[in-house]
Amino acid sequence: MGNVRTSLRDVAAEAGVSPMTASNALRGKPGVRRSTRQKVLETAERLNYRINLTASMLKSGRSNIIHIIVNEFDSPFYSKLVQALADETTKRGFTPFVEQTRYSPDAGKQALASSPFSGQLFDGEIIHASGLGTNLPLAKLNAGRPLVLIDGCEETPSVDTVNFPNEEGARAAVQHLIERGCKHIAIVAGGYAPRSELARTETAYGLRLRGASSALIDAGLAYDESVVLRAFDSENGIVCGRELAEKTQGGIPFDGVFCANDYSAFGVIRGLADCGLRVPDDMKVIGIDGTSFGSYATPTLSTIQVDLNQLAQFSLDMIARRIDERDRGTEQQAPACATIGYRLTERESTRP
Amino acid sequence: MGNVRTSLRDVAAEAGVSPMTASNALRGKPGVRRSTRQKVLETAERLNYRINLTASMLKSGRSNIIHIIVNEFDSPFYSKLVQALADETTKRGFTPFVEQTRYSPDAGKQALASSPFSGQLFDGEIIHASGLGTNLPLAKLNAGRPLVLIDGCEETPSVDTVNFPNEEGARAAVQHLIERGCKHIAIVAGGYAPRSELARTETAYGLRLRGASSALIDAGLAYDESVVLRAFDSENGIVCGRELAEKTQGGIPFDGVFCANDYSAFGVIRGLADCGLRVPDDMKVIGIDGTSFGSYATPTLSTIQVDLNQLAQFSLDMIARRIDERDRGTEQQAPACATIGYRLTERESTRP
DNA sequence: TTGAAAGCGCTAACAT
DNA sequence: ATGTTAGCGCTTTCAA
Repeated sequence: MGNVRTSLRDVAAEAGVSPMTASNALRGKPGVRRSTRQKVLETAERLNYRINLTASMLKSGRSNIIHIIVNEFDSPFYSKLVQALADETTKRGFTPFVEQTRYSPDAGKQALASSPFSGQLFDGEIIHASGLGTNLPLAKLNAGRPLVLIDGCEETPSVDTVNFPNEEGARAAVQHLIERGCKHIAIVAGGYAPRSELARTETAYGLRLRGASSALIDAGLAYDESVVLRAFDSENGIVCGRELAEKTQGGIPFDGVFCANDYSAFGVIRGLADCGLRVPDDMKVIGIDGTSFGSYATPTLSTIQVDLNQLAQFSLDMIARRIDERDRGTEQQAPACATIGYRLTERESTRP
Repeated sequence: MGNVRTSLRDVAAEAGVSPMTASNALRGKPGVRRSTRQKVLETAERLNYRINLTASMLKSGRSNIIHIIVNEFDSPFYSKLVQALADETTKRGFTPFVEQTRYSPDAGKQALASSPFSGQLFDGEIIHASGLGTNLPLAKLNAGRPLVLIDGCEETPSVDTVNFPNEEGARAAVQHLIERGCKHIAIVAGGYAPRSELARTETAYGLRLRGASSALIDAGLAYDESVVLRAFDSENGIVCGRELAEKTQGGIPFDGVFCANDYSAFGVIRGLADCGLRVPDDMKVIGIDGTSFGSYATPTLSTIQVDLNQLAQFSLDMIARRIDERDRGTEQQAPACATIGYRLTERESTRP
């Protein structure tokens, strides 16, 4: 029935060595004669041996699994983020374990602190989740285990962090609209906040708003409640698009929109279309993120393409460093902080 | 340093009971006095006890983890599929472990057979992956462990299977185009195959082509090499869109396109736009899948909406049944097979 | 209702 | 270079 799994002992016995030697041989540890290793590997192959990871983990305390926590799978941004992180994790010889919080306010915290897996099953965690306010004692939650926060945006990072180019990216996006001749630009983000408040923001969307508003102000354009709408996803983006169309058709003619993420930008374009406004002819639209969908949508979406591969690399570098520190018992270094690169990708939605 | 995790023994000692009683109390097993259970739970809470899953798994052979294998994260179809499966898995009290194969030809097989996790870490597996030809001895690969194949499309299922309504859905889609007045309909799928060959197909796209072609033939429309193009994703969809536009502008006027998935449909619309053809004005387009993106794209995409929640429910029902069988030592029942429901969702892309 | 003993399969530490 | 011992933390089994 093949129901009885072959264990290391079986392999060792069959190969005529001790379990320990078999273990060392299989894991490529030094101190095993070439011929012995060969023999063990062949035997394992022949017996169709598969290591029992639970036993291995229990004993060694290592799983090689990296926990990746995001808000959801089914959005253009997260699906791409997850893929980039999972690919890089795999490339480094770790196994990615992806979990979604579904935006549950404390699911991120939950995933980190209370999950029976965390800290026992996982060798490291990478988290990008809302509801993880900067006031959360993340470092404490993770009790010194390797943790990378994506886009934590803390002024003084309390844990290893990889940030998006929020402020610079948003500024570049708005500047692009201005260069394309837009004179009356709307911002779709988390709603209006005065500049004074933005001065000390520590959220991704606050920073994006800061960058966007500074670009407007530098160009002598208006930044006030009348130009800022509220949406983070396509559903609300549609509402914003309609609102903008109404304003434009009602005598307040907007000619450009900066959306603080691609996801909402798709909705805005959709909402504008609902009211008969076409992009880019009647209104130019630009987003941030560089989601895959932007390249095959109609119109294709101009965007701030953030380098998610770089993000994944940075994240795993940080994890690897912490694991290394722990392995060699080195002193823990201060939290690292990196910001990933971006480039402006001009497409149809802002064409002249 | 809080580095020493509190173990079950600590809790038991603190509560003044044996580890066994503590274990039973924590797991809600019967045969523990109310007051005892209460005391143990409180102690565990107070000591911030978290069970060590690796130990638990090693001993019990159960993990409560369901392995979900798909081709990739970053496509409109898979991101939605994964979300539906993960949500339902969570809802049932299991933990979803999602893995992507990146379309590697034998990655699916690999994931099932050779991964050190499979069959030891996982209590069940749900797989939707290409490269899993129907000729693979799946049942054998999984050695009697709970496995559900998504859209396996085997005539006689060798393992528990949940199929998409491939043939019926495709037929309904093409019929919809016909009802909307299309007279010259193109099919974007896996390329042309003669009807004789389609009679005994066991692939999802073969079935979709069969459904689509039969709808054409029933309506007295052409089904031959000239109307079938090849694309499964947006990239190739764009190429198809351009090709269709060229043909149409060159004297072979198509007026409708059925795409065998939404993903390629987005590309087709994009490719048509590249050549100045607009949807639905110049050409009507319909897809299959009901991806989220279809509802906020411009134009919104008419599609065959498949019920992914139902798919997830069926899948987990099947897993649960197998786990149950194993637990009670019941005889294994024959492979189950279900087909999920669908409905036609008409949107802009096929509007008159 | 509770507890004692045994061991899941592996690997770190320590012999040889 | 190889082997022996011990034990990771839990749960199954069986005894009290």
